Amino acid sequence: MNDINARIISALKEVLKEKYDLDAPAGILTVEIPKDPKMGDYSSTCAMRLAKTLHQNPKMIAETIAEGLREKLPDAETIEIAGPGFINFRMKKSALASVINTILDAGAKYGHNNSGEGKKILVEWVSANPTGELHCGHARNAAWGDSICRLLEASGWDVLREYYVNDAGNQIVMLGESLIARYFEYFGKEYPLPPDGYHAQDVKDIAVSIAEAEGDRWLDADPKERLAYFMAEGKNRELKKIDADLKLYGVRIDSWIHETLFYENDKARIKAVLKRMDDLGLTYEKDGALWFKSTEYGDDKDRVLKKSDGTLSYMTPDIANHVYKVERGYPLLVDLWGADHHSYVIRMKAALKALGYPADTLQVDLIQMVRMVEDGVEVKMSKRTGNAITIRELCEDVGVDAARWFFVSKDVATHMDFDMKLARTRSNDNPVYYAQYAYTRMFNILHKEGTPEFRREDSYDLLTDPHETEMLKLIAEFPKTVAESAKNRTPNRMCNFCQQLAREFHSYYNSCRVSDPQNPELTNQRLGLISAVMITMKNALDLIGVSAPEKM
RNA sequence: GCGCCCGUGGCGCAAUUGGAUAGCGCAUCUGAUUCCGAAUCAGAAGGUUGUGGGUUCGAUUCCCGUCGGGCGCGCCA
Repeated sequence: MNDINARIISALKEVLKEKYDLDAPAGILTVEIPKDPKMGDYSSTCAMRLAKTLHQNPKMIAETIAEGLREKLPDAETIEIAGPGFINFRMKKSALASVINTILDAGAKYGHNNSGEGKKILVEWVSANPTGELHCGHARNAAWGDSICRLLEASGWDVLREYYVNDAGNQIVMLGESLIARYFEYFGKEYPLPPDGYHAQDVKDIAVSIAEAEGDRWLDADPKERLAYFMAEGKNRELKKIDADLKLYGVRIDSWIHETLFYENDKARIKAVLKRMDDLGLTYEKDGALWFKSTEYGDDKDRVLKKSDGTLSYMTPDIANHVYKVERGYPLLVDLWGADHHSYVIRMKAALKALGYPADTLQVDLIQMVRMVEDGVEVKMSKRTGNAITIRELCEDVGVDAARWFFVSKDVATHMDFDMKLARTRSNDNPVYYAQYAYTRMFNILHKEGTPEFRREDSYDLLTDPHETEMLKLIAEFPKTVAESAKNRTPNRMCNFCQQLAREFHSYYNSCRVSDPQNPELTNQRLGLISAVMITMKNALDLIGVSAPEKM
């Protein structure tokens, strides 16, 4: 065990057992870095938290604990009581610096932790309809979800990254019809383009590409066959583009689940779910439609499962979709939806609850709207195409790193203005480059001509500068920060971490010289520190899909 | 009308999930490069956390009311 946090906590545990014969429940024994370094390197609030359980003054508890700790924690230089019952620790410098070798050993895996304990979790996000290109509204969802997956994976969860393809509804028929119209147009023939069809350029492009590949053989084909062909071909080509754009954006999807899957074999999966609901007495018929008694599970009105015309409402195959996730062995489900779907959350949770799944099986994070802004005014359309700005255009314009950083750095629960101009600027106005520049600077130090090769040491006892202490504490916190960001699904905390680490480093850089020929021992230890900070920074940036450049 | 989300210096965001004197960036002002890249740093100024109550050792965080902004209230998807 080489983690200071863990060592303090296990010492606290021992002392509580010894002095109070108490097995402290989880969540009570926590160690934090106080805001003000004057208070100490680390701090625990456990005495105050235990005051009620032990029926004692928190200050007295703190005294008793501190007394016991002085023998059990040789890494601590001083242990003091402050305020209403804080226990403050100042650690020996060599103890703080021991994290350097931990990081050098872990390398790209530093920060990884097992807080997820191998549990299975299925994250469904993006899930845009395959009827057009991904636009910047999807970009916030895509970046956030991908970062959540990265955090969960780094925290020992068994994650399945899934995209639900809505390919069974009327919109795919419209896509097919729109493509046929453009296909006819290509050959100079007439075919009505439906008013609520898809008029965007990319639909035209697909039609032209089909025409070039297939020739005019579909002009006189059987209309039913033709529509089926154009629907399938259109969907596949749109999905290929979506996949390519997501890859460009650094987003990986492992599993594409098509809505039509649930219609296969005469709707076998949907019928099974409807039967289950019927058997549980959750449905009734009214006005020729089949209803789900969702009000009994917290909804404000009952919902239609099967419309009076015999077709299914959107929700019905989606219930089958969620059931299928659990059936594949994923007891925990996360969905990322646009905030305009918030009423749908209650509905889907009600359905799963009614089917007998635990209440917290499904967790939905709602993503608030994004407005693209330039010079203070909203930009609705791309200047180039006249359509909504696509994710691809965004990547080409501001860059993947800036786009992802901007979307991930802000909590999705709040409305966001994406400042195109700011994201584009390569200057100190732009927070992405602040963190990346710190990495580049560190790389330069290590690879500068004349910098000696770093030799690993057993102890780094010369790193006593306050800046060095702060950086050591910060990088030692990294695995804990990753675990908490994963648990709470708050990748924006990774941005804060990067920024904080960059700030500490830049400050250090300006006040201490790393490479000093007059002092080879100190130089070597500082090179060790820089190597460790670099690894941490790179790993942190990677968790939000931002690159760590060696040159800028 | 009902429901959900948000409200933190001029602007954009944090706050270790209920902890100590509420932090950071931009903008403003004053300084720092013969020295590892100035896409940098040091310092100053800027706050009754929308507002009124409540819960307790302690509230930006939890509860109730209220004001302001956004979204949603289909046999659409």
